[in-house]
Amino acid sequence: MKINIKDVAKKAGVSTATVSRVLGDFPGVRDKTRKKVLKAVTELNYEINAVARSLRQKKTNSIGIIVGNVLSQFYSVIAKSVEDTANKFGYHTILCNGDENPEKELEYLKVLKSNRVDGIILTPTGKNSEYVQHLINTKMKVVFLDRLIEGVDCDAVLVDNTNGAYKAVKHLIDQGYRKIGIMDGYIDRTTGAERLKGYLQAIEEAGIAKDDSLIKIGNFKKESGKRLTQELLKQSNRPEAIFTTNIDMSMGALIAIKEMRLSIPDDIGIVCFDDSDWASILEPPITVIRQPVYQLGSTAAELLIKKIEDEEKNLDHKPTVLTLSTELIIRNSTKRLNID
Amino acid sequence: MKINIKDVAKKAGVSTATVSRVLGDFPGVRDKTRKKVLKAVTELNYEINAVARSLRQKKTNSIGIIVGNVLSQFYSVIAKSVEDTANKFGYHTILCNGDENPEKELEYLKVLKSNRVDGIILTPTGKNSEYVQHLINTKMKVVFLDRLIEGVDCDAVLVDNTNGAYKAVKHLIDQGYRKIGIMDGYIDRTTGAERLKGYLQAIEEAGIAKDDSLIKIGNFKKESGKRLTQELLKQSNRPEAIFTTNIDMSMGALIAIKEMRLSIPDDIGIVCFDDSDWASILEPPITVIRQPVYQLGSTAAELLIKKIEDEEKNLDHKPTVLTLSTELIIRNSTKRLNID
DNA sequence: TTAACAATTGTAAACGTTTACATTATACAT
DNA sequence: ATGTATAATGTAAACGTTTACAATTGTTAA
Repeated sequence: MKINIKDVAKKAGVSTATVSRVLGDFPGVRDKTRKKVLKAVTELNYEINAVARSLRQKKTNSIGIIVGNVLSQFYSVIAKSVEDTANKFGYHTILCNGDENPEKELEYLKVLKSNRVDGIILTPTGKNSEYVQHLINTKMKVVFLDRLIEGVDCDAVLVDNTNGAYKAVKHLIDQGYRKIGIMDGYIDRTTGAERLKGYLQAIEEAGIAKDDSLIKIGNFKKESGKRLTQELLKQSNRPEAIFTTNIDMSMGALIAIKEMRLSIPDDIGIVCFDDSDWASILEPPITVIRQPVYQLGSTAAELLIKKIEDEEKNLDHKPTVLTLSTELIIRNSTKRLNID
Repeated sequence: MKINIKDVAKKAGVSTATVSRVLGDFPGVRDKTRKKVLKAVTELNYEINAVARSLRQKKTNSIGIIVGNVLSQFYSVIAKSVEDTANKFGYHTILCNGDENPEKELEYLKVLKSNRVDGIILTPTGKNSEYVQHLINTKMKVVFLDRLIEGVDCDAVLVDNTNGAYKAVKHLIDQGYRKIGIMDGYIDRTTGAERLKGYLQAIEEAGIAKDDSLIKIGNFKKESGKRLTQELLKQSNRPEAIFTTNIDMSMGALIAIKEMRLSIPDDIGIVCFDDSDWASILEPPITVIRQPVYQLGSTAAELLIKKIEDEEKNLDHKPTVLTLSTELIIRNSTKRLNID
């Protein structure tokens, strides 16, 4: 037998409206009445039904987040930072694993809409632009994280991928490497495209000819990183160094290198997009481009919540795109001993 | 202007009941009628309001999961496996980061209850036993994952920690290590307590005296792993090997060892509870106890959903406790070269 | 054709809140 | 004591579905 607000009202000898006012912390309730109500609440062990409240208020105090791949450390940190931030503002989060799969993404977008979340943080695959546009048109609050959908005008929090990739490859060149391979993820995601762009910029600037056999395209996951590294290192024109474009592919690359018993940085130099704990305890420690991952998530969440609450106050909110910058952390995986 | 079921009913020329029947895939709707309704649905771009549905049905098709620490790779995998499994059965998940903090845990339990999730998967801190008992008494479906609360009779999916720890320490002993340290997490969590128990069993069996200065207790997080390792390795009776009891503390330990420029396994042997990608590419690769992490999550989710659906069918369900076993993966971090 | 039954559809209440509006109680000035 | 303004509380509708039950339509057999 579930207790509801009527039971509380009866026990406290007041109306449901008054109970609701006490529960919602509204002003204009006499202190004596408030106490009576709270007494009844504790005596009955009453717990408000958030579903009913959401229906009536047309507000769920929840936000959805669809990440690219929940197994990736990058997205764990995103999940944590979004959740921390949401909680701070009184929201809870529904985490969905898009798995870099456009169909799963679409499915989740529909579920989140149907569940009337107050807003969505999305790491878009880029493939569902019409539905995302429909969401935005129907006033769903959306913030893109890490990636964009071209042609959809929407708030976003991004990282300066082109510059990050440029810095990584430039560093390799400065260390004397010339034949530099890149292992990229989907190049139809903005992240993949921009990181490739930075790579091309750096080699062009150094007067190095683009060599397509050194450019490998995968799917941002560990297995493809491993497989492509094997390809790259077994082919006749093996690169002297590689640039891997996300943390999971980096792990795959390192596994492949280890299995082939090649030594870093002499046989092969490596610089990775994304820092992690293990990068610094490997032998040698790995040079990386560090992204402000936590900040990426917390900024997106803040932006989304601001957007939601602006709307509630009838303020208008124009789409904001924020781009955070990256940092090159030089370690020994790019230090050519024979050159020093 | 939001479209609701009445708009669809009007457009299709039927009653809301009929629309509801079509949407819910109930039998007993003439095919012609069904088509009319579906036509109206697509024409109006109608999307059902899951909040209203949940209120009426007293069922949200969602489950909550409270994990110990979402930043830990262990729990990322748990989150993914629970989500995969829940989706397979038509549920979505609300992920909450308990952060090994009993107050956050309590807060989340209340939020989940208030939001009327159909069930909860909980990695308990052990501190909120009365509230958890209250949940169970009020028919909330709960499954414990990885850890237990003593005295609370509830379904659970666990790992054989004692045996895992025993195998790890036994292996060290077999390799000739005698002075063996342990870096444990909270020993008031069952995981911490049982792993300590396995350690003690192994050394006792080998006739090694228990030495309290070799037993360090932390909080299962990386920082404490690092700090305690430093303590352990700087004290006068430095151990010859250490057993770390979870993945985050292991990372902390490895960072400390690296910073102190000690060499594994000669200066110090190490075996870790939990496997990971980086464990096998470190130099030397790390010997670990591997837990069936994905299976832990998927089993818990299946159990929870079974419990939920048994109740719906008025079957009774008696609490089940499943214990999965671990595997010792021997690598070189425990291979004493000077002994071979 | 009609009775009897089954299949289909409709009506209206219910789920548990919040909130616009109405009502009543209180405080204060006269 | 009375009127007026204000504070406190109550009433009932609304949020958008599902579902028990009633009503209607269709089908079959006599």
